[in-house]
Amino acid sequence: MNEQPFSEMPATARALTRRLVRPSRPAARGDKRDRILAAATQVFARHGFFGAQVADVARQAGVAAGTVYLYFRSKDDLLISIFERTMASAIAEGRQALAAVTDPEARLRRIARLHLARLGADCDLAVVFQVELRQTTKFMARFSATGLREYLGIIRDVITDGQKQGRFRRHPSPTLVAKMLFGALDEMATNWVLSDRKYDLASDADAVIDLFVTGLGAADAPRKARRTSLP
Amino acid sequence: MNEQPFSEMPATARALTRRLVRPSRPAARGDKRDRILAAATQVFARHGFFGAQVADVARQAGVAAGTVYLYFRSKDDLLISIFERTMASAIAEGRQALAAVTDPEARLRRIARLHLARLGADCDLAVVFQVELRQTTKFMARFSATGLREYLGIIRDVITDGQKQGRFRRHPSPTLVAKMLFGALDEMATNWVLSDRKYDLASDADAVIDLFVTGLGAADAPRKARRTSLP
Amino acid sequence: MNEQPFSEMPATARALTRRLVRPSRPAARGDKRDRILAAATQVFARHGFFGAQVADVARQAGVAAGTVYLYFRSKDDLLISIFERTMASAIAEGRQALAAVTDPEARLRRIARLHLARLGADCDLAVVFQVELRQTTKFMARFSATGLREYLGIIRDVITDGQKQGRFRRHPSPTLVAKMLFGALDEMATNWVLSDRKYDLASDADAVIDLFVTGLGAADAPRKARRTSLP
Amino acid sequence: MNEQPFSEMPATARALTRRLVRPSRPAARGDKRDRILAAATQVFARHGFFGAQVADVARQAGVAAGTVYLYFRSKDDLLISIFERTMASAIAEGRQALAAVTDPEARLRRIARLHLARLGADCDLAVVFQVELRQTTKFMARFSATGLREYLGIIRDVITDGQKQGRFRRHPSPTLVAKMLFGALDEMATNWVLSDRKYDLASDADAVIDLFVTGLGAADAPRKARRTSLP
DNA sequence: AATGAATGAGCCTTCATTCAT
DNA sequence: TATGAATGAAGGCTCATTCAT
Repeated sequence: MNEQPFSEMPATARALTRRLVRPSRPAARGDKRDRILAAATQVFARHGFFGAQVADVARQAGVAAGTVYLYFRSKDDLLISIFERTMASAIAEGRQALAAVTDPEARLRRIARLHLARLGADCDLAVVFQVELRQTTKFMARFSATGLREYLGIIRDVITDGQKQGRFRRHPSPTLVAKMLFGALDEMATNWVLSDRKYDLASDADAVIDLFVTGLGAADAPRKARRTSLP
Repeated sequence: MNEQPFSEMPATARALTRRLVRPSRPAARGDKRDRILAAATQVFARHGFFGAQVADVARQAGVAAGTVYLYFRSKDDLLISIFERTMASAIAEGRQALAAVTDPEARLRRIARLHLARLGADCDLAVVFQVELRQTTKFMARFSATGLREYLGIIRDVITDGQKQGRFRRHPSPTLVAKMLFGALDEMATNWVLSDRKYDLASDADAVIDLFVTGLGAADAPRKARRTSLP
Repeated sequence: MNEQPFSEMPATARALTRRLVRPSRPAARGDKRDRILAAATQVFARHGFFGAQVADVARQAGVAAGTVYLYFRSKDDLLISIFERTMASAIAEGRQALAAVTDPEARLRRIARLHLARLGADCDLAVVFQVELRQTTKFMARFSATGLREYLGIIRDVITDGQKQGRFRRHPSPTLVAKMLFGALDEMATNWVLSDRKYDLASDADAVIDLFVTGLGAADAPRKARRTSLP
Repeated sequence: MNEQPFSEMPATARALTRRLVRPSRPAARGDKRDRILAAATQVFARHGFFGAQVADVARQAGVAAGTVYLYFRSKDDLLISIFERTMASAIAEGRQALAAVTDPEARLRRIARLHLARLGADCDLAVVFQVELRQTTKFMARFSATGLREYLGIIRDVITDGQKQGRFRRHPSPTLVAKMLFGALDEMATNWVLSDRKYDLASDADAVIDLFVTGLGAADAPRKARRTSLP
């Protein structure tokens, strides 16, 4: 019941306000929604989305099966909500972290560390994000179009900024570099999830950033020359 | 690893002619297996693995539902077989391509181009590989442990080789770099699949390689210094 | 049979004024019960008994879901209460109307007109009576055994009376004729409900009565003769 | 398994043809469909449509639950199919019976007897027709629009014919008289179903026809005169 | 080898009803 | 008296798999 693994911006605010108004049943509604979402994360991670039953989620959350449907439209909605809540939190946290740093390299490093730290801190969440969320084009397309786009946008902006400061070369377009970086981090996370999760995922962040920053640091290379050497 | 029971792409073409020509038996069995696998790729891509029914696959392949089970153990086995067949082919093709090139950078470029070209040439296969194959930890773990490990091993060996030749810095370990590179390529493919697939996926390969090669090209950087500048 | 806890139709009108006027408590309870019953009639008519949710009824009545159960034992009880309330009212109204007329034909006509006028004046009620009330043998048997039996009894008595006065022939027994007449009126109502309800239902009454009265008016026919002409 | 209470026009034809072609599994498909439909009639009659479970129907038919869905789209479809099959049979039988008779009164009598005999011969079918089929406007509207309309049309044509022969008065329009007659028969059937079904339903037919034929037999009455005698 | 009719286990979701406030 | 959040039983339907032919 005390499991509240996510920081959750809006829910917390609401809960705090309500506590003043209705002292009884402290934070009841948001609280229960959170509990169900946390339970879903755990159950989905352990049984897989399709293997998990809504009844399992309910039991894990300590509510009746029907109660889940008071807070979520469907089983799919549970998965989507996990994604949205986590992305919203990640984006907010990311923005906040970037506000305190100006150096482009340091900023990328912050993003990478936060990215891997977040997943590394919650195995179940990591499994859901790296595996279960990729169920189908139905989900994937939806996710790519929303929070993920915004997340990639943040990375891209940092790179664009670095280019303007003359710190990063311009060639692979910022959008492309952002995707690559995300892809690299994503792969780190996936590998960690599928391994025994014994090593510290967050420590991969620096290696990734080192490589990318070096790659970006060199002056723009004469692309054609390099290209023509290949079939 | 040497299992290559199917001759690749031309399966469809052959299937079309077969009824007319009626070749001698020997080809028949593998041929039908191929047809089913091709049908499965298409159906899984369009309806999703869980959304697809074995009966759909059978219909698409022009056989009866029961016949599928003469060639595959289960529905899962269809997905696994698509993975294994494609990976076997990719690895073989990759090895062959590398044999003709020695320059580490050129070798990476070959790998990247082949990787994206293969997926870019077959939308359905790309969807299956980028989305449907990531169903569950059950599948993911299995895949990571087999063909994928070998594939990553090939990349890693190229990098190790580059290090030995003094062309690549040593710092992020070859294994890590291989994962990053794979992750970056993977992200390119996923983005392409989820976009309208209008642009040419293969052309992303050079951008990725440019960045990585540059990143790897610089002399090993004084890591500690960079690190300490961060919280 | 004497249970007539609610004053009929003007319920809605009263309900509308109530909030403004806030009459003394006594009316309150019956008033809310009425509102719920009126809401139920509407909701059942529009969504069907099984398609309707108790929550819909409550919302329509402007009360909370739980409140419905302060006035009714169950969802079934709502349907039963609609039936009982309407039948009680119809029987009372019918008796009163008959009191003013003595001619058997005119009495039948009064009954038929009242029957169809009542339903024709309230589409929702008509739908509930002609369709929703016939859910199951469970309901049907219950209804037949109660108000309906009394209603048929009234018709039968009018016919018996007409026979005693020598106005109606005796052959099809009064009970049978009463059923036939009820059946004919019932069919008129059902047809009207299932049509677009554009024509005036009440005007069917006279045609029905004309036919029945004529049929009843002839001297008793020599039944055997007619019968033997058939296989 | 030998229960085959319905005559079923097209199915039988198909079954006969097949028997020649595939002697094994005699009449398998139509047979199984029939068995399921017969089982559904029985189960719906005894438990009510909503109270019945598809699994019950399957068990009663001696097939697996899923098999029901090889022959019917849904539970609703079972009910609809019972209606359609019976109506088709009733209409065919009715048409055939009428072909042998020309006297309008005798024709009406044939219809009435067949109507009640059919229901009287199969309690379960009668319950389904008189009660379960009237579930909802959804069903009712559908039924009224199809077979029922045709059935009423047959009755109406007989009456129109009688008018042309000068045997029946013209006043209540044939359509209206047809509805009344149907309504009267329907009520007979419903009453019988809800009673203990101890008496012979078919014997009600003559009483109904006597009344209607007498009612129709008189010369057209001066309607206005009768009308004005009422309030 | 091929068929495709038959199987039956499995699960998401609804909603009448309750009860703590 | 009124509320409405919570309950949890119940069931229609799907579909991977089998097997008699």
